[in-house]
Amino acid sequence: MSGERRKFTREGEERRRDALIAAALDLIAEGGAQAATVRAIADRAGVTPGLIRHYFKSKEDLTRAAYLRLMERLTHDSFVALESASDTPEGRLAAVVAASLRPPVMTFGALGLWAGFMHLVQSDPAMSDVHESGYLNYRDLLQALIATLPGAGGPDDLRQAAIACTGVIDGLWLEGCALPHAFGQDEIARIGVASVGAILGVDLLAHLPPVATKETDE
Amino acid sequence: MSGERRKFTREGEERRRDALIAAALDLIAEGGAQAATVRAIADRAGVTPGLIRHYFKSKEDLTRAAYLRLMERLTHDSFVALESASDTPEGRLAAVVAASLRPPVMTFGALGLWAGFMHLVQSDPAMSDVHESGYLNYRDLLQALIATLPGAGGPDDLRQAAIACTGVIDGLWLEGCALPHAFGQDEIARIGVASVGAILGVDLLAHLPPVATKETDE
DNA sequence: CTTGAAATTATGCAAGCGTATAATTGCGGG
DNA sequence: CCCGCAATTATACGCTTGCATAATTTCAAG
Repeated sequence: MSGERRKFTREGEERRRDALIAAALDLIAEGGAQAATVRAIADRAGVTPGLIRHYFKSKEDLTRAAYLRLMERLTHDSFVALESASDTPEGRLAAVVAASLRPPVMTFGALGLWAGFMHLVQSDPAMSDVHESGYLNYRDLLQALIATLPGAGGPDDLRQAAIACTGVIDGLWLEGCALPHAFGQDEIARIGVASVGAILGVDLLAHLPPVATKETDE
Repeated sequence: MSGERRKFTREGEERRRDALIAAALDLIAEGGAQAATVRAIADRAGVTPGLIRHYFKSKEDLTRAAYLRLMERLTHDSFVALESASDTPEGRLAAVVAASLRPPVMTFGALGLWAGFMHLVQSDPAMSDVHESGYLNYRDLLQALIATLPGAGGPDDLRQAAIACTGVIDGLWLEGCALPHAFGQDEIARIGVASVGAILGVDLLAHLPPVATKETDE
C-alpha cells in the first residue's frame, strides 16, 4: 500500500500547455508570483511537477507564455465590447474605454497578475518584448478608433492622443484595481470616458454604455 | 587564519535602519523583489544577516518600511518642483505634473520597485494601507493645486478632476518607465501636461517648465 | 582599568525552490 | 494481442531562503 503509483491519462499537448498556463495565472493572481512554484502549478493543473519541464524548457519559459496570454486576454476583453456597441464612432470608443475600466478587465486579481509579471519585464528582455508588443497593440487599436472620430487631427496629433488616452485608461485601471472600495459604483469608468472625451475634445459621456447586468434568467 | 571574526562599529539605530531600507530598495530596483533576500540586503548594507532581525521584527516588517519610504520619496520628488515654479496656479500645476513624468520620478528602476511591492499590496493588509494612504496623499496634494485654478468647479467636480489627473499621470508614468525608448525626449511630460490641461479646461502647455539641466559647473 | 549590557557576528537548521534523471504507465500501430 | 515509444510519475540532488540561537565584540559608564 506504499507504492501506489498515480493513475493518469494522456492529454493532447495543447490542452496540457493550456492547463499549465491557466494554473500559473490562477496562482499568481491569488498569491503573487512567489506563490506560483513549479509544484503548486503542477498540483493545480492536476499533474506532477516533472511534467512542466516536459512541455516548457524551463519555468521561465512557462512564465513568458503566461504573460503573453494575460496581455491577450486583457486586450480581448476590452475590445470585445465593440460587438455590442452602437455604430457611431463616439459610441464605439466609449464602449472600449468603459470595458477597460470595468470587470472583468478591471479586477483586483488582474492587478496582482500584472504586477507579478512586471518585475520580470525589467530583467528579462524576452518579457520586455512581450510587454512592449502588448502595449503597442492595445494603443494601436485605440488609435484606430480615435481616427474615426470627426475632426481627428494629423498623424502626430493622433499618436499623442492615443498615448494620452492609453495613459488615462491604464492609470485609472491601476487605481481601480488596487483600491476598489475607494471609488463609487462605476465611478472609474465614468471618469475614464469623460477624461478621454476631454482629451479628444468630444463629449463621450453621453455615449457611456450602461453596466452590463447578468443576463442569466431568473 | 580561519577564525578571523569580522570587525564592526556600532551605529545609531536610526542610521542602521536607514541603511538597511536603502539597501533593500536598491536591490529590488535592480533585480526585483526576489533579489532582495535577507543575505543580499545585509551584504549591501555592510552588515551580517542576523542584524536585520535585530532591527526589524521580520523581513516583512522591513519590506513595509521600505515601501513607505518609496512612496514618500516619489511624492516628495514630484512636489519639490513647486519650489522653483512660477507663482501662477497654472505654472505650479504644470511644474508638478512635469516633475512626476521626468527623472528622478519617472525611472526604469522606479517602476521595478513599485511593481515589486505591488504584488505584496494584494496579500498584506498593512501594505494595502500604506499604498492607499500614499495614493490619497498624492491625489489630495494635486487636488489642492487644481482648486487654485480660476474657474474650478464644486467639490464633486474637484474630486473627479483630481482622480482623472492622477490617473493620467500614473498611467503615463508607468508607460514611460517601462518603455523609455518608445517615446521621444520629454514627450511623456509634454503629453501629460497637455492632457491634464485638457481635462481641466486650461492651457497648461504654455506653462511647461523646461527640462532641468545639470547645474554642476564645468 | 574593569565591567556589563547592547550591538553585531557566526553558525546551524528546517523548509522550499528549480531541475535532472530514472522508473513506470498509457495507448496506438503492427 | 502485444510491443514500443511517448507521456507521465517518482525520486533525489544541490542550492537558497528566512529564521533562531549562541558566541563574540564594542563602547560607555563607573
